[in-house]
Amino acid sequence: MLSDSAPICDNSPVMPNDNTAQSLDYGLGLLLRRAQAAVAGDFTQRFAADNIRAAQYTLLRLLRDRPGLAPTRVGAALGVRRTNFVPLFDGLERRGLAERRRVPGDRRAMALFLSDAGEALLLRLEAVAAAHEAEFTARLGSSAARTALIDLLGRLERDAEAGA
Amino acid sequence: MLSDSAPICDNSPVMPNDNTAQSLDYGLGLLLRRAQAAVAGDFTQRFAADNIRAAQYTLLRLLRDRPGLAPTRVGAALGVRRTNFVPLFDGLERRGLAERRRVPGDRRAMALFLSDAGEALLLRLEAVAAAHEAEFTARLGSSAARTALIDLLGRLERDAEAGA
DNA sequence: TATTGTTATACTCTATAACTATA
DNA sequence: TATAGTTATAGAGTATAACAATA
Repeated sequence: MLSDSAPICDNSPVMPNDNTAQSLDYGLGLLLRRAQAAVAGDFTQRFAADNIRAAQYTLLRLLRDRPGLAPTRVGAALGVRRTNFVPLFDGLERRGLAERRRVPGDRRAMALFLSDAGEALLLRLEAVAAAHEAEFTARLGSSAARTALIDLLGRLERDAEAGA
Repeated sequence: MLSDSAPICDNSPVMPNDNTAQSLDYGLGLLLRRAQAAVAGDFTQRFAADNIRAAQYTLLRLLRDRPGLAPTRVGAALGVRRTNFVPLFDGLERRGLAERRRVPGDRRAMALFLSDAGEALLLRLEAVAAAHEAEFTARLGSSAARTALIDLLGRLERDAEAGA
């Protein structure tokens, strides 16, 4: 049977903003998910006008900083499998923002590059991204808090693939 | 045209563990996404034997702590829309872990409860969750670091719905 | 008219298997 | 046999629209 001693109906406001799970410590995972959703939502909203997704923006930046990278390697840096990287990059290539080139040494391999149009767009996007980052630095309270958060988040990834 | 001055091919190891984006500061969003993926992956692995997803585990805990809540309210606490909450709860109800009850006052409303089987399962799951949390507390270095992280993550959610 | 729960549906993200052409 | 890139596809997760019953 069920817990008959429990109240039949409890629909009182769970929390000020309904974020019960946060205040009651329902684990790091849920908190991470909610925080990530908040940041990703803001990013998507700001980049909607340019029709650029978060992964594509990071991709553009990576291509400028490290031109000639292989698809598999870029995908790994973005946390995207090489199979899912294809349509992601195709979206940029179709718009003339980036392109694939063949590699002399290995006829299987490809090298990825940013186009001039991609570089121009990236310059504009970085201003939008700066505003996005500033918003969350403000929410955190200080630049030092942001640095601390970044450090802590980096630690969570350690040993991600190592067996217990 | 493209950046012809760039090297034709650069496939040198981007980073020790290919996490280029982390060390080069590609924004809070990517770091959050990667950290969330690491935590969620560990959770999924540990709960695979019991065929329980993260949202369902949180749901079970919420039902025990606040029995009789309305679906819409529970969904909000979990960050799930009421339309997507239905199949999530159905999965638990079909297995006899939770159930819906009608509410006397309002004939539209439903009240959600944990079953005895659900409570028994939850007790076992909490031990698994404790090991999961301990793993990441260890990665963070200390319990204080975990507390600091939780505080910082909570700040990111502030004003999530407020217009700029 | 608004609200609660629900269905149907679509779109994105992610994951697996298998193919090709090279090596 | 192994690797790089790709294709096709299936499964989650998440989104909107609309409906029935009730307020």
